[in-house]
Amino acid sequence: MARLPANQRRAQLLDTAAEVFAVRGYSGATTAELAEAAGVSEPIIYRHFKSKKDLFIALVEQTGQETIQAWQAELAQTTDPADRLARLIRANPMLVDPGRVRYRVIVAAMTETNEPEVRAALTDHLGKLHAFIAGQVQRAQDAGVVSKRFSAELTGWVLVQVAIGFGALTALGLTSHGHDQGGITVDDVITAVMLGNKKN
Amino acid sequence: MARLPANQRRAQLLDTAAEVFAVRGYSGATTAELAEAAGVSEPIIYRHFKSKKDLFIALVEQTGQETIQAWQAELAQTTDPADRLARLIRANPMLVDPGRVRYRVIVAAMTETNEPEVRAALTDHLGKLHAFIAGQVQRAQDAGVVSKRFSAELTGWVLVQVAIGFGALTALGLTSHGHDQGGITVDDVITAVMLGNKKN
DNA sequence: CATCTCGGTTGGCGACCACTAACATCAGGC
DNA sequence: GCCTGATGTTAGTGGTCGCCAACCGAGATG
Repeated sequence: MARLPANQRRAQLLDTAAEVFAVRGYSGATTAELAEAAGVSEPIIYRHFKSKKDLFIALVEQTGQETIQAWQAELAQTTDPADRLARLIRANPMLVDPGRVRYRVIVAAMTETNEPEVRAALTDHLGKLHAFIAGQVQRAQDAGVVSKRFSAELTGWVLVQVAIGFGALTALGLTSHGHDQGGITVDDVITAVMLGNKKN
Repeated sequence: MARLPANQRRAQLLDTAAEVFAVRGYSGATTAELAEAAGVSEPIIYRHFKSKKDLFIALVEQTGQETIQAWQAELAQTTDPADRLARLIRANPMLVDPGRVRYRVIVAAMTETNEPEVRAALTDHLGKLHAFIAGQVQRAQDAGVVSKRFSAELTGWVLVQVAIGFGALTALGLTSHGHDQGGITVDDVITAVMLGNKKN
């Protein structure tokens, strides 16, 4: 309705599309819904993105960049490898806004679509995420605060797997899977297993 | 094409539908594809299931029963709690046929659909899976082979999360996330963390 | 004021979706 | 050998999908 310069409209479309994709999935979301969520008519979408798929891929790429940036900002606050790893786990983008909504989108798309371009965007994104995490694990291992029993590479993948699984269960609407009756969280478990010490 | 008694046709439909749903997702799969995969025409589906959703829910429920049965058969081979837990982890239905295909279906549906009946079926399924796993963890804790530091409940959820995350990454087509260059697998990591001892 | 650019809308396209009415055909009991 | 019921097919239905051609109007520029 209201007029917006192209770059702002594009950003807004990505923002509102994230909410819609998170709730309805990639193929479940219709272009009519995407337009309505942004408060514009359908052809506006096609002025900024050449297709629904194109919009989705742009969303995945933006999410990837924002996630890495958020992590880097969090880790910039300390140089202690153990603290950095603990912060990495606690700044899980599955848990903390604004990644939470975005990652439901990514988790949905991972399993749902077999369009080659979408898969390529997701594979690329997860590869970068893993590389970042594995790098921090390696650093913590070199500093001697994490056991070298398993490679940083494999440990990184397990951490990614837990995060994706957590996101998928949350997307389903399960509420009991992130903590137990004593208020201990999954993050506590992971941190303790990795660093071998108690928090709280 | 060839005539089949109703119960066999129904079983075959569930079987072939699993493959289609695994590749295309729930809303991505069309009834035409489901029919073609079974080698029959579309109306046959509606003779055995009242809707596509109904067929899908039946598939989820059957998968749940088969998974629990497969685990029980595996665990029946030993009474040692540590060995039982190790077997549970290694008989991960994400890894072992025939669960592998089925679980790609379930992982996809978890994030994709917001149809209440489908979500209810999935929530129920995952609840049963978790209860089974948490029960084995509890048993291992009582026997003293697993630390009591974290509740069996929470530990069970983390195991479910790893399994779901593993399934999602596998569904994406990633091949490098299950093991490192030394041939150590995610299962090895989980088993070692839980039981604290080395295998192989 | 005339013009032109840019961000918006209406209306509708061809394709495909889940689902169905009506009809065909085979197997077995009599 | 005919009837009957279960298993199959053909040929659609109305509805919805992603996408687009054509047009509209505000406001900056001269």
